[in-house]
This record gives sequence, C-alpha cells and structure tokens, in this order.
Amino acid sequence: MSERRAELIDKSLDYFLEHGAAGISLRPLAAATGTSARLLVYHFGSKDNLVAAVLDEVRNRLQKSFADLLASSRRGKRRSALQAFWSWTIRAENLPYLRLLFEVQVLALQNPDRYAQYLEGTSTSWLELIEGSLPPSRDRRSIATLCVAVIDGLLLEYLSTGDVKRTTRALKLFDRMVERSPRM
Amino acid sequence: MSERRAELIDKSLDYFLEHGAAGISLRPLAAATGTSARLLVYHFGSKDNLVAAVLDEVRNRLQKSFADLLASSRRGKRRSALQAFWSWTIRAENLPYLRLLFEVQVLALQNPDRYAQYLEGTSTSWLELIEGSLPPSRDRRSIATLCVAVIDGLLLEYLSTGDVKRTTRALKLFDRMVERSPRM
DNA sequence: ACTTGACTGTAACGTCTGTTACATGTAACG
DNA sequence: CGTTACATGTAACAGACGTTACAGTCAAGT
Repeated sequence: MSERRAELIDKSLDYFLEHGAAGISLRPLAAATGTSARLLVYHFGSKDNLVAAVLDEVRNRLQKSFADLLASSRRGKRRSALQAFWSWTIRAENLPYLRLLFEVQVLALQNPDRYAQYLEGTSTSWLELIEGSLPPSRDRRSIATLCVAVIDGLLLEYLSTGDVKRTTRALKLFDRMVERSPRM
Repeated sequence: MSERRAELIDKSLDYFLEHGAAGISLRPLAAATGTSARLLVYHFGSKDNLVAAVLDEVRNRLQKSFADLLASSRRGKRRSALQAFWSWTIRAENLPYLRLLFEVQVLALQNPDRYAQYLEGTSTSWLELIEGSLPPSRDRRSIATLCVAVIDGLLLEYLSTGDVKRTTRALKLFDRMVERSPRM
C-alpha cells in the first residue's frame, strides 16, 4: 500500500534477518527501526499481520533472486542445475532469507496454529519446481524429493557449522551420483 | 539428583514434546504437569536450567534408543545401515524427540546466545558416528556429510508433510546410489 | 520434645507483552 | 478558513513473564 508501510517492512525485515522470527516483539523492533510500537500496529493492524507482511517480502525477494538465477543459468549453462542451485543457496545475499524461512518452517512443526499461516505452500514449491525440471522417469518424484532433502540438509549443516568446503564437496559428490545414476 | 526432580523432568519432557521448546513458559508448563511455577524454579534453580535438564534427558533417551538400534542391527538384519537408520528415525517413539532437537538446533542458528548452550556437540556427533562406520576412502568425509544431510533433509520433509512413502522411497533411491557408487 | 532440612502454597515483585484511548500534528481540499 | 484524512506521540491498559519473600507442612535426626 503506502510508501511508509513498505519502508517499515523493509526496516523490520532487516531486524528479522538478524534476530529471527521466534522472539520478535514490537518495542525492541520499533526501537531498532527508529519507529514506535504504536506505529507498527497502526500500519499493520497487529503484530501477526506485520510478521506476515515481512515474511511475504522474504518470499518476494527470494522469488525475484531465484528468477535471476534461472535467467542467468539459461545464458551460461555450464554447471549442473544442482550445483547452480546450491551456489545460489549459499550466496551471502540469499542465505539469511533462507535461514529465516527455515526457522519459521521448523517452528510450524511444533506450533502449526501459530506459524503455519506464514507458510502457504513455501515448502512444496521447491519440490514441484525441481520435479518439473527433471526429465520424466519412473523415479522422478523420488529424485526430486531427494534433491530437495539434500539441499535442505546441507543448508542446515552449512548454517550450523559454516563449513562451505565440506558441504559443497558433499553436494558435488551427490551431483556425480545423480549423473551416473541409471534411468535419468 | 532427587526422585522428585526426575519426575518433574519426565513430566516436563512430555509437555516439551507436545509444545516445542520455543514458547515454553513456566506457569502453563506447571499447570499441565500438575505442579506450580514455584516448584519448578525451586527444583531447577531457573527456567534455563530446567530447559537444559529436559534437553539432556532428550539426548539420553535418544542415545539409549540408538544403542538398541546398534545392538539389534548387530544381530542379523540384512538391511543397509542407511535404511536401518532411517527406519529408526521415523519410528513413532523417536520422532518427537528428533523434532524437538531439530527445533532447538534451528533456533540456535538465529539466537546462539540463547539456545546454543543446549546443543553441546549434538549435531557433530552424528557426522562422526557415520563417518566412523564407513570404510576408509578419499571421499569418506563427504559421504558422511551427505548421508547426514539426506537424513536431516528427509526428516524435515517427513515432519512437514507426513508423507512416509515418498520420503522412504527417496531414501531407498539414495541408498541404491550409494551402493552403486564407485570407491565405496 | 526440639530442631533441622526438604518441600510446597500464596502472593507479590518488577518487567515485558500486544493493544488501545486520547491528543496532537500535518497536509490537502472545498 | 474550516474540514477531513492520515500520521504520530504519550501514556495507559490488562495480562503474562521469570523470580522471590514469606509462611507453612511434614518427616527424620538428635
């Protein structure tokens, strides 16, 4: 809607990226973004709406960044799709956003009533995206599931340990396994 | 220490398994377990100590259950180690514990000061465990990293969607890939 | 019998939470 | 100029939070 609202979302998102979504409260957020709790409620109606708006913005930015990846991979096309996806994932600009979505997804596991509203098809979109990009085969759905799991698992490992080399080596190993696998 | 303390840990753990660790507060927890916030603080000193004690108990039970798995897999059982590990993971008795650790691990990503204390080497223990069980090879560390990632990723997928069939099929596919891979 | 120590209930402390009532500002429009 | 709509500041609300002060129970030890 208004410009002020977009600006508040932008500043709030920075705060979310730094502090996560679990322990957010209005007054510290407002203080860090130079506004007041009063204004946040005024512009968003409630804290829940604010969180939803921020996470919507997260999805929008990731989607945009991902569209750029697809465009650039159409031009370049040297690495495999898996490796391209992985290097996009661990890029410094995308990583905090993915970490945030990761957090919300895991919180939704234990507290669906509170957090599942923020995840409207976020997790399944990747699966269908990858499945759609695979050549048709009997195992296509299993392969897509496995690829998503590998990316997710390695991402979690990377976020936890910060070990780029090891996780990237593991992904390249998986990539080789997929290439050599029959029926692909 | 005392018996009362162990009983409180036991009851609190049930509550944690149901409600997660992120939004825990003393009074609802006490009400659900038939005690009072006063007593929880008395027996544990503080809420943080209580959470630490509960998560310690989580680790103990998982470790015990995992030891049983190792013992039973030594007695025959011709499945691969990966499939045995997976079916142990998704067993109804282990799943909520793993979900709880999952949640704490992800929360620690955004808020290490608050949650990292509860994770003393929990994540790396699996990696070293799997790596130790693999035959020596040049890629051993990468293989172990990949296996942990696959388990973690599929576990997250299973927890999110509840789709046992699809995730299990994906794991079997990965298992075949690993078996056929050279240099194993 | 008296003391000690472990345990528990009641009630409060101070602080933080999301939200709201009320007042004030500011700019546009008739 | 007066009205209207949007924006913002101040201050409070009721409630939940972790923690604690104080009083009390109850069994064991001397």
